[in-house]
This record gives sequence, structure tokens and C-alpha cells, in this order.
Amino acid sequence: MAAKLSAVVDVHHCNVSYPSDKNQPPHFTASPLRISTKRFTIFCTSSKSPPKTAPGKAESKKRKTPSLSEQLKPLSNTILSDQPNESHQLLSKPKSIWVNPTKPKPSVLSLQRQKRSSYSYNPQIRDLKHFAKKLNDCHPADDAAFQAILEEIPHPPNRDNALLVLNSLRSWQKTLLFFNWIKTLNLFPLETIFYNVTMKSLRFGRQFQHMENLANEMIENGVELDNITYSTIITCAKRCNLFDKAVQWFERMYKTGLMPDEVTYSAVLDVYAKLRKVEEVMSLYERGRASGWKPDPVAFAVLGKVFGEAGDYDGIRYVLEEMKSVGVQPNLVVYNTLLEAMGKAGKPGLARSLFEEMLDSGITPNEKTLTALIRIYGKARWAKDALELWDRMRLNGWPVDFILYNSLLSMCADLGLEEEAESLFEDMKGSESRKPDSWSYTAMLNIYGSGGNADKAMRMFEEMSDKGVELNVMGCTCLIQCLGRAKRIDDLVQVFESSVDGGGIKPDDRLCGCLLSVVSYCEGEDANKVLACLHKANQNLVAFIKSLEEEDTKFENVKQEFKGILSNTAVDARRPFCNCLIDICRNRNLRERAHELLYLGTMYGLYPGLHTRTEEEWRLNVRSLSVGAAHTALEEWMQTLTKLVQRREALPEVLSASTGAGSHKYSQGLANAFASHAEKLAAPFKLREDKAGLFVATREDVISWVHSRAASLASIA
DNA sequence: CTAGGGTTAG
Repeated sequence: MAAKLSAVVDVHHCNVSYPSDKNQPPHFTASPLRISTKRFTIFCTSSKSPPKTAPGKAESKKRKTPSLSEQLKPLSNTILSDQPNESHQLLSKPKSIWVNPTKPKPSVLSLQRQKRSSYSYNPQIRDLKHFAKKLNDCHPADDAAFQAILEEIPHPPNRDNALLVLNSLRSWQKTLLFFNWIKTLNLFPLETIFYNVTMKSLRFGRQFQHMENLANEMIENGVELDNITYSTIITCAKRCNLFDKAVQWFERMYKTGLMPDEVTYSAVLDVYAKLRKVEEVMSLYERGRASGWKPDPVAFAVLGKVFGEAGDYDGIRYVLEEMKSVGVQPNLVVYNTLLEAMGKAGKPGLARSLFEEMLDSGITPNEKTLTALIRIYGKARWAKDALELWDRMRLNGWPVDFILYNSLLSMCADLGLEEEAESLFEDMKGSESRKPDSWSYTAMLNIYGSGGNADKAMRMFEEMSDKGVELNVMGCTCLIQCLGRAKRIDDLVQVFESSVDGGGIKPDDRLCGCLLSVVSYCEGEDANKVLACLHKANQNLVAFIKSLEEEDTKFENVKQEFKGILSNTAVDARRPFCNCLIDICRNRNLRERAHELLYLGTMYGLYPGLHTRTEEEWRLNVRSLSVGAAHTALEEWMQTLTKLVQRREALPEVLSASTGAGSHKYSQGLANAFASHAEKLAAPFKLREDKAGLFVATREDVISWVHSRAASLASIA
């Protein structure tokens, strides 16, 4: 199926060798490749081609939670007949499996929606609305006052009157009080609709327990639960994050012989989407299709969301193809969902063309559409498209809200558009309804921080406290990064202390990573001051740095400590931690330690694709490495290549190293640093003129480099 | 919110 297709193993991708380590924490993605090697080496010292498939991959993909079909087994034995439903069929158009027309199609959903009774006009509507307003205005804690108002109901509380009032109450507490009052009056039997209306209010207040009590009361009193009841229960459970409850009530429908209709069905689809259970969503979807269901835009929005969250482009394409084959025209929400999904799948170009398609079909974008696109262009650093879209927004008068304003500011930060951001920021200050908030200030701190403008960043910081806008942890991180780069360590300490001790900011792993990077390029007293800050946020990390500096610390200890630290670190922050720690070692002349850390980082999967091989070319990819880590990796690689040459093993024609072009305006330097280190090693890599950040050497270059180096070493000896 | 399902910011 789609999710599996995108997980296909990249055969050019797995050449790092790992000694087996059985004690890895469960959340480390162990490499599927375990070429056993006794040597302490990061790169494979065998030139044999890597296997096409990775042993153990299937193992690691094995699901830990039961699939929906497993969960619904009791159901499928009673109601559904077993059907072949292989997941790999999903990308193709579902075929009709039910060839024999005398056998009925097994059905998982009713093709007809729940019918609802029509309201008749209530001549007392004015009086009753007024009455409901009095109940709504009554103080929420004053039960006696509420009861007193109830007694003054202007018309007899018969079925229609009671229903009208019940529908007009706002808070769930009052709805429940009124519902119970009607029940005690016992003037007429309470039909399903009374429960449904009450439940709707409970859902609004996220009162699942009350809701479940009512549902059980219905069962006890023999009141029928219909599709509206179930979908309300299921979506309430979902909003309260009680997903098992949602599934439980859904299963109960089948057990009692009630077929879900498409509304209930897509509510459940969304439950599985929220749980990110892609396969379950698809299984349900496919079963629905096999039952003759023609999904509507809401169902496609759910599908789009689930693939977007998985970053699964094949899945998104599948949704688009399905809509076409079913004949459903996407609406605004579907487009918004798919645009968002394209962004998450890292496809800005396809998001752009989908947006144009949406405009061509006559749909006007709303704030959410534009927020998604602006964000995508910003993250992709597509300045031209971002600015062009911004122009079109103004030109066409497309809707703008506060979130979109802040997203535009963040986009400016991503692209380093300082002037544009400043003028937008001034606009916001001048407006009544969109005064800059902590998001807006964070974006400005980000801009000045990444631009190295410490003075302006500090001015923003002061302005925030003047205006009473709270600094959040991300703003704090941007500011500290900026002050660190400007070597304004005393200001840095002051900002850290005022925001962590006084301002109630809880340092997160990103902030720690930022402090760690400042430590890596500071010396002496400055480094100690920053370490003291870091100590308040993460004691173990500081202890680990100290142990790295001690000569008699054994590799085994480094390994254990580092593993412990990484396990307690957010996944996104692990590689930056490792990069900074390597830089710290290099800047303190602890080169062996740097190699140990790079080795461990590779083992724990922090540098996937560090080394890639095809038959013609081997490449060292250091674009996600810090300068020190890149130096270390280059040294390591040259050592490995030396061994291969000495053992006369085959090398590919081309050996290359990629530092990346550094698409961020302020993130240059890795290529330069790499070039000078290659020069220092006299390594034969030449920067390719036509490809930014790509260093290339031929096989012959490398072989002669190894020989000349051996010769010079021999002459020294 | 006139009984039920889907979409916006590090």
C-alpha cells in the first residue's frame, strides 16, 4: 500500500556498518544492516556492494498494536464475511471482488443516511427563546436561581417546547439541568432526539463521562440509539482523546445490528487518522468502498490528513486519484488538507500546482489555505513564490487573519526578509485587532537572531517586557543564539536567568542545544558561564561534558552516558546535541573523543545516509553535520579509504563529499570549513564549479594520495 | 451550535 511504497528501502543508502548492540533503547531506530565487524569503524571497510534488501526491515515494520481487522475479528465472524483485502491492492483502483451476483455484498456501512424528523414551526418561539436566554444568563453556580426561572416557563413544557429550549441552552451544565427537569416532570416519553440534543451540548463541553452515562441510560430505558447518537458519542470521545472508547462504541453498533451510515463511518475514519493508524484507515476505507460507498469530500479530507501526517506523498496522490475516479470535486477544506499534506510530504512544487488547480476550479482560498502555502514556501525557502503569493493576497483581497499575519512574519524569518518583516510588524502595531503577540515577537527575534543583529534583538526583548508580551521558549532560544554569536555572554546569562528563573520559561531540548552550541565556540570563563546556565536546564549534559574532558573516562562509559542522554532528548534535538558535543571535543583538542561520539551518533541513527554508495560513486554527505563533525567524518573516511587502497580492494570511479549549498541566507560556511580541512589533510577533493557544495575526487586521485602519504610517513620514520 | 463527520502557526 501507499505507506509501504514510500518506505521502500533505498538501496544506495545503507553502508554504515554497526557492531551489534543488543541493548539499544527501543526508540532508537537501529540500522537494518548489521554487518558484523570487530573494528571500531564508522564506514564499511569492504567495497562489496550492499545487499539490495535490508534484512530485519520487515521485522522492524511489524506492527505492535493490533490492526483494525484483528480488533474487529469478533465482528467479521458474525456480521461481515471474510473478504480478501490485501493492503497492496490499495494503490490500484479497488476492483469489484464480488463476482457472484447471487451472493450479497457484505456491508460495513449503510448507504443511506440517518433520516431526521422535520421540525414544525413553534408559534411560541419568541417567548421560549426569551426564557432560554434568562436561563443562559443565570449565574452558573446558582442552582436555586436556575430552578426559580424554570418554574416561570411561559408555556407548558410539552415535547416541542422542551426541545426548543433544550436546543437553545449554551453550557452543558444547564442543558443537563434542564434535561433532568423535563425528565422529572414526566409529561411525555423522552425520545432519542432529546438525548441527542443533550449529548451535543455535552460534547461541546467535552463531558464524555456524562455522555456515556446518558448513553447507558438510553440502553437501560430501551430508548433507541441511532446514528446521530453514535456519531456524537464517537466524536466526543475523540475530542477527549478517549480513542478506545470511540472504537468501543463504534463496535457496539455492529453488535446491536445497527449499520453506521457515512457520517458515523467517516467520524471513525478520523479516529484512526488521529491515532495515525494509516493502515486501519485504509482498511476501513476499502471495506466501505467494497460495500458500494461513494465517499464524499469529508472522507477524502480525512484520508488526505492521514497521509499528510505520515508525510506520504504516494498516499496523497492516491487520494487525488480516488477522488477523480469516484467523481468527487474537492472543496475548499479538501484542498486545504491536501495542501497541508503536500507541505508535510516535502512537496512545495506540487502544493503550488494544486493551489493553482484550486483557483482554476473557481474556489477562493481562505486564511487556512494561505497560511499553509506561505508556511510551505517559507520552509522551502522559496522567496520568489512566497512574495508573489503575498502580492496576490493583497491584489485579490483574499482573507487575512491574525494567524496568517504571524505566519507571514515567520516566513520572513525563514527567508531572512528583514525589511518586509519590519514593515509588516509596524502594520500590526498600528492595527487595533492584530497587535503583535508572543508569536509575532518570536518571529522578529528569529529574524534579528539569525541575521546576527544583537542590538535590534535586545531592543525587541526590552519592548516585549514594556508591552507585557511574554517571551516564550522559542523566542528565548533565538535571543540566546544571537547573543552567543555576538559573544555577549553577560547579556546571555541575564536573559537566561530572567526568563528561566523569573519568567517561568521551562528550558526545552532546543534551548539546551542552543546553549550547548554556544559552549562549543566559547572559551574559559565565558564557557563556564554558559555551562552554569546549561546546568540549570540539564545537569546530566554538563556532567557528560566534564567526563568527556577527563582522560581516564573509558569508551564504554561514554557510550552508556551518551545513550542515557539521547534517550532523554527529544528526537529532533538529538543530532544537534551530538554535533555540538563533537565540536566541543574538537575545540578542546579531544580528537579521539570526537571520533567516538561520531561513531556513537552513527550507531544510534543520528546520521542516516552519511555515506551513500552506487556502483560508480561513493559519497560522504555531511550537510547535516556541524563543522567539527564534518571534519571528523572526513578524517574517518580518509582512514577507511586508506585501508581499502592498502588492501587493494575495488573503489568506484568517483568519490565525492557533499556539504550542501546552504540555502539559508545566514547558514554558509560549512563548505568553506570543509575545503580548508581537506586541504590540511592534503586530501584530493576539488570543489565542483557547476555544483554548489560538492567536492569530487577520482579513484586515481585517492590511490595516489594514499601512496604519497605512506611514502611521507615512511620518510619521517 | 437549531439532533451527527473533515482544514490554519516554531
